[in-house]
Amino acid sequence: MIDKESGVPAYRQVADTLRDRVATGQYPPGHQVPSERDLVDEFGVSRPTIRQAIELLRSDGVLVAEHGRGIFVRQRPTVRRLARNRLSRAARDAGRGAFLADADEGGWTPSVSVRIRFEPAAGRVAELLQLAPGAEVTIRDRIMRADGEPVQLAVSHLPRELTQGTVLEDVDTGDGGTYARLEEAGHRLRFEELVGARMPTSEERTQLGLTRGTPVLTVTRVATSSGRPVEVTEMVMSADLYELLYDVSGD
Amino acid sequence: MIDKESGVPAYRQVADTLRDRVATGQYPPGHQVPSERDLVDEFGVSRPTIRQAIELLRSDGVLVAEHGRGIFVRQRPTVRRLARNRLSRAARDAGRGAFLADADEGGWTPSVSVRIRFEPAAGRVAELLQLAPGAEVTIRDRIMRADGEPVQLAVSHLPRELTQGTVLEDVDTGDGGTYARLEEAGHRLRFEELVGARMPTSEERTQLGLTRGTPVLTVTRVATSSGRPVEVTEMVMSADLYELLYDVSGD
DNA sequence: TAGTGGTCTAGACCACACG
DNA sequence: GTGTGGTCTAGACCACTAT
Repeated sequence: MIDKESGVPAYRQVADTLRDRVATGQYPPGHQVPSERDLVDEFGVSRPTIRQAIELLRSDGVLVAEHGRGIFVRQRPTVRRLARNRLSRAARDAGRGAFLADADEGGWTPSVSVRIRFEPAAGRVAELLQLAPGAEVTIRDRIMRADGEPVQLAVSHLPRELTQGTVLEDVDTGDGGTYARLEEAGHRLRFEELVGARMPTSEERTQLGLTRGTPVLTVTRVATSSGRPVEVTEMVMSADLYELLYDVSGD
Repeated sequence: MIDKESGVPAYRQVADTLRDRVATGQYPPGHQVPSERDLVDEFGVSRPTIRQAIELLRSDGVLVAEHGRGIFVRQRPTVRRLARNRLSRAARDAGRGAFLADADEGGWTPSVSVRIRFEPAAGRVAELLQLAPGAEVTIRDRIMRADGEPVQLAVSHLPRELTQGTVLEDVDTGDGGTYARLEEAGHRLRFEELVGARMPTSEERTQLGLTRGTPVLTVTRVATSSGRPVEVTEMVMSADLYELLYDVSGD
């Protein structure tokens, strides 16, 4: 099974063969791959070499290993499609945040924990908010859960000056959330979102319960009021669970 | 340096220590990490254990190894910010595709290779185009390059019925591209984009020249004309290189 | 030529899942 | 208990980069 003359490393040949079996459906999603010791026999290489091949496929998100049980072809959960244009004023006036609206549509039970803190502005957020470094910022740190499982992290930043003495420094900001309160205060909000992806930090991996080989989607949302940025939210979610839908029609 | 009693595997302790040195800036981007043999001495574990730690950090995109040279803290290239709302009719009328517009703005030289083929509709694309399986589809397969480097893959699908006898079956579709031609044919286009991320396939990794630990952003764009989908484009790009900017203001 | 990462082996023992 | 993946070792040799 392994061609020693080809110049292709043995572990790569093993990985490619297994990858192929997954791609062609010979090993369908959820299927248990032969054990490492069986693969040793099949390919005629040592166990570390087999493990190296499997490591590769795990970090590529093709296989998952379960200690004591076996190695399985990764099963993708069904994605939640998030319609980002729900941020529009019309939807907000209906009195609910985007996360809650998605929840009934998807048929899951949402819950959110919030922590509030105040810090001097720094780094990218200070830049996006166009604040002098050191200006105080109100930070709303949230973990969103679907049926109890953490699925999304979100950290919002507002200039403290805008939140002082308002419910924006409380845990519960009321119907329609932060944006509804800002509009009541006379702001006409516009939104931009900056979407990227990367591998999670080890902290994010723990918080979101991610397996090896799963990247995260990052969304940075900037709310501006007559050209002045008033809020920046940084969101992190499993790329396995989410797809973001944008209406891009223009005019 | 390694706590054998803690229950945390040695390779994890090594990885965490190195990760920390990167996070705190002790090892800044581009910095050469001590060689594997030096780390063996520093941590008092075997080389395979050191390698296991480094593997982990490579698949997380923290370190990159260069054969014969050393191991380095990954240096992120500057991201190209793509303003997706450039698809709007106004921009298209100016006579250029989004990729070319981004090019001058970013100061790089764009080039595109196109391959055209015809196939029966299948899978997700057939679904998005609402075509009966087997209906013929025109496929425009593109590789976009910036200064010669492949940076983006894009595959467009149109029902063959719409392209027969038009320039949409030619390599060059003229000023404004496919969308301009469709509008000239009487379609009023609306666009939606579905954004996700995942680890690349091994083919994509080769084509885009991606290093370990770099996910790809995927964008599926659906163009509809009075509710009927007329074109689906699937784009794949390095998440290291791109950030997508959406205006989400609604009204 | 010296130093680096890349590949591979043969074996040992541990930790977990399941019948 | 048996079988699974997880951790770790000591060493060998190869392939690449730089001097």
